[in-house]
Amino acid sequence: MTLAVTHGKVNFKGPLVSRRGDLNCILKTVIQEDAPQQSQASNDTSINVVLFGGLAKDFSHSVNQGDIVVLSGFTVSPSPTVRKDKLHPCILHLDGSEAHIHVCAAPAPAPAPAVGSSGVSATTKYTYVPLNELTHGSLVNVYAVVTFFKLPFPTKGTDYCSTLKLTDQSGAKVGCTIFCEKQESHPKIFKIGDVIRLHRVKAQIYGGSMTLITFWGWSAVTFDGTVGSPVVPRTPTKKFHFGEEDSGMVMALRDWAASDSPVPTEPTVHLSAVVPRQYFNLTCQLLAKATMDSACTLLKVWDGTRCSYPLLTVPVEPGALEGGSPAVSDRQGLIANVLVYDNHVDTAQALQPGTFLCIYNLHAVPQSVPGEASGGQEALSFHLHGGTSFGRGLRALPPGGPDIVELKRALQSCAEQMEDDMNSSLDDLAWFTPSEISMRNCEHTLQQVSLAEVKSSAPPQFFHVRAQVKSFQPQRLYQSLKLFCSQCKTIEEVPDHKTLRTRFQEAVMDNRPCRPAWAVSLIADTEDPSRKFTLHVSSAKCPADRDSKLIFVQECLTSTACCSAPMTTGADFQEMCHLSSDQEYMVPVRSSRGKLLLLDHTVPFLFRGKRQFYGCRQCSKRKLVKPTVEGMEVWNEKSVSEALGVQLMQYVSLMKLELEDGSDTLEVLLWDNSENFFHVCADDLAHCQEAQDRMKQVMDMFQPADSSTSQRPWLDLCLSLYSVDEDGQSQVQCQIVNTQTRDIL
DNA sequence: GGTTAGGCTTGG
Repeated sequence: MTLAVTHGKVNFKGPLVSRRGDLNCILKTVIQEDAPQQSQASNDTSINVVLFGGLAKDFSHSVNQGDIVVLSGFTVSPSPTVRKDKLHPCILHLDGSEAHIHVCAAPAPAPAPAVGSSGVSATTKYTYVPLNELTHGSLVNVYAVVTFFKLPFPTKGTDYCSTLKLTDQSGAKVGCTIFCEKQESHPKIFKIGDVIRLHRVKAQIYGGSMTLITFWGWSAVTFDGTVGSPVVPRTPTKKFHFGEEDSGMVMALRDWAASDSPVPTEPTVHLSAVVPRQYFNLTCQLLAKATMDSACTLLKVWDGTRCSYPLLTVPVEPGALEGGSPAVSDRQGLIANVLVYDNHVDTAQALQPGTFLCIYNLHAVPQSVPGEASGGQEALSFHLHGGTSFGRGLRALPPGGPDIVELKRALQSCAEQMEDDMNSSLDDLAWFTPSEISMRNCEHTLQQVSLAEVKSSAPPQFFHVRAQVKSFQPQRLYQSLKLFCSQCKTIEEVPDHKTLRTRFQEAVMDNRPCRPAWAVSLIADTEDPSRKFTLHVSSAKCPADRDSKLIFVQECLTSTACCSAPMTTGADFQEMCHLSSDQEYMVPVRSSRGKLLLLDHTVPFLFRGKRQFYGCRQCSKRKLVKPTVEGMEVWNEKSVSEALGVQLMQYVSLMKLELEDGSDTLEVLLWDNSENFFHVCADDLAHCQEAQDRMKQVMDMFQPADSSTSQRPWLDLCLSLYSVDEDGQSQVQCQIVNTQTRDIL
């Protein structure tokens, strides 16, 4: 565990123990929580701290008992001496480039010294030893290129072990053994040529050759070895120091490895280039998996290229396949059946369809096709044999790496090609690219986490997850459409047509003819001879858009009708829809005491063609004023509403999705990011069938009819966890952000 | 205050 920072008073300062040079220094100290208000100092407030290397030396020279120190970048582990010294049950280790100690002078009653002026800052400086200068028994820091690696495998002891072979500009080659209890804390090496930085590892001779082995307090960071790719440290710790000198080291090693080094270059072997009996590494996407027996799991994978040899078909029990039914595509040489054996089965089982992965030391095995005469054509099957020799194994690759970017491109163009070739339906494509259905478009370089991790995290934070849609609300998608006032943040339902008809009738009661001075008023006939409209055409014209008119529509009954029915009505909702065209903006109005009024804001205040616009009840002016067009560039719903003193409400789409990923379920909103996500303008959703259809198609894709969980596609999502105040209470909410569905519809 | 492993294939 890494904590950010703590501070305390130095209670005890042990001697500097030095064996061979600075890197071997150790110093033990005890610090006590610096809390004067605490009357009874309990033993829990004192903690053992062990410093290593240059930091121990600096501490020894510049710190005295009683000093206040601020510690950061330390690791915490159980204290082995807790029974003996009855101090805090944990011990802090300060080692590595992220470890810092800021030393203040002993607390003085006088004004506190300004931080930085009287404070002594002690920071570790790392020196890196070339691999040809290692001496037996020394503790060293090294930078090197990986020329061989085995993924972490369990030992007979307590740890996982990974075995590496390293080299650097000195030309020396040294083996390296990493022991670490947690698999995920091992250095993240994805391919030969990756660069590794190791701190505090021990050099020792074994079998006549120099080797490196992890030592207490060791740490490792790795980098992609591709020349020119961004220098991004891969580390299990979130908080991490990384300076310019590190970039320099990485780039120098990359350049050297790319030019005149003995580092074997292993270009990615695509399925199309595989030959029988070859061992190779395959970077691919998992499409489906099936358990064959307790020692064998079948993985169906593809890398977007077509194998030039016939591929062996592996029969699978019906229902045993998780992740889709790729029967058609098997015949096209696109999908490799990989049989994963023994110690690799657990890893394979844990992979989700859609995952990008690398299979190391995969064996292309030619087999005669059952049922065909001997001498007949052979077909290739792929075996990941048991054991770890030659680095055999498989691992999921994080999204965003250069290899994955290339792979995704290949998969996409392959899917497009297939669409052309076979006229395949959307269903086929949706199946082929299960994780390509959504794409993040954020700049974050976050590691993917599980939903359980998101759920247990504190806002505000962003996360990247892979998840399936378990359920969503509302089921009737048009109900997701809402009206939103950006000023007062009110959200309202969009009324249906029946409600609107009633509201129109109610809103225009007690309507009297009137002729405002700022408009030209005309009487227009309707199909019903007893009904006429008064159209008040505003003389105000938009200077830049002279053809568009703003028309106020007021319905009046004819004089005959007036006699029999003294009450008149305003514009009817259906007639408004009928009257409005794409050219004019129409505003339904009524009059009272000789003045024109807008209807109340429970109905649209503005019509244009099929589009209707609402005003916010709270934020709009109640009186209809003479429209002002000063400074107006163009008539649109925004400028018209401004001219009328109406606060325009936006159409927005609000959905609630329940996500699942095997670790947990999580309810998320699709709201701010909705238009980006569906590639649909919320405004269009209100009146355009095409837009509604598109949204439905996307949701159907997430949850195909009668689909089981395993058939649903996986989505790459960027989530924002944040808190909102509701009724004075803080609530945590989660939204899908920066994510769009691929345009495959 | 340090066991484990210490690359080196092949079957199913």
